[in-house]
Amino acid sequence: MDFENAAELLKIMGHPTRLRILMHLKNENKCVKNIWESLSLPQANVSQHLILMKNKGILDSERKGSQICYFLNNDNVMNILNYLENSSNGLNM
Amino acid sequence: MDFENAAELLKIMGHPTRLRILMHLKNENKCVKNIWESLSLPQANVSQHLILMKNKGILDSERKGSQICYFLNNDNVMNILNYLENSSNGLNM
DNA sequence: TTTTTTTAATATGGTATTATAATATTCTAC
DNA sequence: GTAGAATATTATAATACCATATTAAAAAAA
Repeated sequence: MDFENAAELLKIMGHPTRLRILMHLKNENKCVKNIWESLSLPQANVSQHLILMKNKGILDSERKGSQICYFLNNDNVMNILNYLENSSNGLNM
Repeated sequence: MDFENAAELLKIMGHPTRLRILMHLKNENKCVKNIWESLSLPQANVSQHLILMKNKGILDSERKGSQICYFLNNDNVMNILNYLENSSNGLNM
């Protein structure tokens, strides 16, 4: 059992902005602009979080012309997100 | 959907020591001494984490003579711990 | 009952990490 | 080259973490 890894993953998810981004990415790829516009967040701040999560192996990205699209790349994160969404009170924990 | 609360909860779980403590408490009440001895951690450090989690409503405690026993008091945390334990690779995320 | 021992909580301070905002740089398409 | 978009860098502030020492509370022993 690797507590270090599991904890790191939970910690990354444990930030309101990152959690919102992850939920936004849960079901489909999104480009950076779409993310910060949808969530009404500063572009630079969103980029910082995206890069952090990419470096940690939770997200991956691909270029689509001038834009860069991110997508979820970790099953454990996906499963926990699904749990949060479906938990009895729907993320109202 | 309350991202703030969910993120706070994940953040609390997202610390190696706290995650170890939570796993240790998952199935049964444990007193403080048992926790720090079992996990080979300094008493004060364990107390700090226990109180933090109690203040956040994840744990509760009761006195048993000279000892104080803590127990899990949050279903969402319990469910996530169970997921971590049972995930395909058993916490090896 | 007073003293001693055991157990847990707290207070403090130093270090490290993280968050945020602002700015600058790189990259792509036109 | 210029415009638009994404990323990187920097500086500052805020938090988190842990170790040490101290205090508090209860139990056991004298």
